[in-house]
Amino acid sequence: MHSYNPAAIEKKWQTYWLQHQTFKTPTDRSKPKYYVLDMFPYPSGSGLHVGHPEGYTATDIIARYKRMMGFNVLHPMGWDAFGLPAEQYAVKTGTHPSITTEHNIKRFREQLQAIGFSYDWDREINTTDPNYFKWTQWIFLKLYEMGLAYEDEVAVNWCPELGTVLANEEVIDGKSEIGGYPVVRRPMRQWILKITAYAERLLQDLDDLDWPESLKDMQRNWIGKSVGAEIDFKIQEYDSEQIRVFTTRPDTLFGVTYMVLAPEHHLVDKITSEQQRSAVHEYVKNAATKSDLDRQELSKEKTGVWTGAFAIHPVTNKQISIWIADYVLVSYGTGAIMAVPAQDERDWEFAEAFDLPIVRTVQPEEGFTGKAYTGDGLAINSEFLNGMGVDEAKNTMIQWLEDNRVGSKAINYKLRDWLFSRQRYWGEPFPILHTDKGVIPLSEDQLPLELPVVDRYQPTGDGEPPLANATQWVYTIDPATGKPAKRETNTMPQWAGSCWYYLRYISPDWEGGPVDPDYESYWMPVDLYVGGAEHAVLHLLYARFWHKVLFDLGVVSTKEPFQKLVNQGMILGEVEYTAAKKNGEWIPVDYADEATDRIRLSDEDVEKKGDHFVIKGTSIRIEARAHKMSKSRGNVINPDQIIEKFGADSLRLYEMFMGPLEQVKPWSTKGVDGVNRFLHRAWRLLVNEEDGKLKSTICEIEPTKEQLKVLHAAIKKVSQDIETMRFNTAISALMIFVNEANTWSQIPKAVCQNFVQILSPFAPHISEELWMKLGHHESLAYQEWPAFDEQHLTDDEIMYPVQINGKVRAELFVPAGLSMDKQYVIENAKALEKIQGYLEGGRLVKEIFVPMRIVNLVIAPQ
RNA sequence: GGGGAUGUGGUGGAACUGGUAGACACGCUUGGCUUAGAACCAAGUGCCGCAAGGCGUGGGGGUUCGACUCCCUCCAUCCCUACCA
Repeated sequence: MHSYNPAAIEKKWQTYWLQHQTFKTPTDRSKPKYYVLDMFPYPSGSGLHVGHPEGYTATDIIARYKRMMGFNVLHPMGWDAFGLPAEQYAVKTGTHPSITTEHNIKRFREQLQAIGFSYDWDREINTTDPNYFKWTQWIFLKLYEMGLAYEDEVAVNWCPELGTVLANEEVIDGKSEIGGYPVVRRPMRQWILKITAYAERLLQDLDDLDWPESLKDMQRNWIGKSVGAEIDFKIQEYDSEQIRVFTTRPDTLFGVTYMVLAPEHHLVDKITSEQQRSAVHEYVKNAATKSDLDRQELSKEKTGVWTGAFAIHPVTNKQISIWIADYVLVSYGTGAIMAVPAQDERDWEFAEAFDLPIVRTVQPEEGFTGKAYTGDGLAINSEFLNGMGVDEAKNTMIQWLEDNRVGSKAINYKLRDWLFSRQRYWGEPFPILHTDKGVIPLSEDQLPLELPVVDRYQPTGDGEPPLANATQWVYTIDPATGKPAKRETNTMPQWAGSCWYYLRYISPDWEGGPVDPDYESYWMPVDLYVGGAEHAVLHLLYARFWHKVLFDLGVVSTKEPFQKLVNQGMILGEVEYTAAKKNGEWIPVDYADEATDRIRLSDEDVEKKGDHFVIKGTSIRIEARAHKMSKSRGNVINPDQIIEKFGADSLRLYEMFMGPLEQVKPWSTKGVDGVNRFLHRAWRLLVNEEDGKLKSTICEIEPTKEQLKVLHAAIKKVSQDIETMRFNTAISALMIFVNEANTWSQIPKAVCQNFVQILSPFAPHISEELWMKLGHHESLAYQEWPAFDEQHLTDDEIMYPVQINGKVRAELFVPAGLSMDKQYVIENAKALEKIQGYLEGGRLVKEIFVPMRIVNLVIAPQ
């Protein structure tokens, strides 16, 4: 028997591709280029899951299609291999992270190769390879030289369990993103990157990118630009000090009834009165030891303390009490606010809690019953602003502030500078020496600075990073002066390596810089970048930042790295039916609480009733839902098992057939069955299962009109759908072709060849095998993509649905030559027997004719 | 609280710029092949109805000859984010 056997042919072609270097990136530059990039994975110990191949299959289809379209394609893969899991494993077992990492990479590489991705493995990169991180360190040195990297003592998110500092983004609800351990605030010396210096460009340049609008919005939101004014308030009895506030509502200045400083504000100590000192001190101390989680939980109720001091209103010269409260953040704006309770909800709450005055300065719209009014309206109680709308009042007030030198127009960003150091071992060491003369960067020829061998990976007892244990490495001499120096013991965060990896693929062995400028100008920008939405802000923002810095340095020639970006949707586990049982009785799942047992049911025990699923034969509602795959839920699908059972081509096909790439969708192993059957049918269409040779029905004959139509319809649909990344409907077009072709008694060989070509990006192994059976001796990877010819798609006869009042009542067939003739079509439509009946029952008032689409006759009752 | 996305058969999903709703696939039903099963092949399958026919794209309203598609409004689910002055 020679039936379709993926296990045999897939291994064979994977070996063939590797041995023949089929997917080696061309170095000539005579053709148009296409750079298609995947987000490289962290090689975790648990191996690939089915989420990875989703985006990877999509880009692989594009890469294979573009090669056949005559493009030079760069389609690389690598490893984001620094990271916490390998280090935690090292802490537990003493195994060096590089060993774990190497082992995991090997597994990942094998898994990816088993799916038949057309990566150029000669360009594989690894962020932990000294030849790679040499240039990560080099870029850091450039950032340092440009004044974009600085050290500061900052309150950081310290996670005692992990023994490390986390970035704001790695802290979720006051707990660490990894592990869910508590996080507290603690001041520490840290390296910081001045991403805020690029805030405006990062914001502006989003406009020209071919990215999903929702994702651009997320970045805009994250950067969070707001326009307003900075205003200086004098402090009573302290002539030398002023409090500067940032506000987006300078028009409400007359409504200021108090001021608030963040507890960490530098003036707090100075201006606090003797009577208030102990209360203020207590409050500040509390705020400092509170973790973010505590602050959030307690935030439902506004807290604060009066400092005992007063500020002077810059216009009215009235005195205003100065408070401290933790609802004001030291890290945003100036760390101080002017409170306008009448027009700000947070200020209103605070004013209510502490019985502070409230003065409306914007007339709320009629019928307004709320508290703070943040809408538009005319200014009141505001002297020279009275009667103006919000916008006009803002401008007028800013002008007044500038004329009187007490304030000015100002712009603020939510975006903070990027906390760039971690108290970890398994990361890039900073190429930095600390000496008694301060910080000295290493010179380029001293790179890469490699990690020392250590025997323990834990932080030191006093919270110093693990590298502090490597005293021989830490205590060194400054080669320039010969004087003692101390190495930086922090390492870079995982983001560092992924900030520029797309450049290294272009010239992975280039020694003159991060990227060979000659090839950089050819391959950049990345034409298509596909990855998960979870990187929407962090990775993509950081990489854009570094790219812009490299652009300013002249290292790269484009101002943005990723021209087009697509987020694949998450793949959920199989749909689960869950019923609830309380005290041994089934209860509707809506009433379930903690005391309820949740019982998983199989799909045979449930049925749909109205909007809901119920236990079969009852009306007891159950929950029908697909959940995120997770180890703890036990619903993780392993691609290896799918490949073993159905083959890699079926896995690829199913990943794409599930639905639109961007959408969240549940896995269904039954669905894999469906695409697997399709491949079997395709195989049997061409192959005689007795002898494994080409079927005798495949002959060198001229295709019929019908066959050309079916073929070209498929070519057209598949081509267009690949271009627009609608792979699910492309596969359905391939299925339709096979279903049709199965009814033909003879199939022209040329038609078969074209079919195999358009199948090949999706299911490359079976396609190569069929291509060979069709008599070819080389891979079809570079065969020219078939062009479709519109003329084959025309019919002799056109069918018009005929509607009466918008409802289809009959079908009319007209010769193609007369299909655009309105009069002819309408006359014949009216002549249809079924239509006659309707015409007699009413009065024809309107005739709608849409060429090639529809006829609609509008009839009014007699 | 803010931002984003989604809602179509029993299920995943199709439907181009408003023009036959449900392509393709899963599941299911019936029949064939088979000792039997699997696989395969054939036919059927939105709902109600014996039928004629009617009803149908989360609910309600609107625009239009015609609405899954456009507008208003409400509801549900998911994701991101959160005291950002």
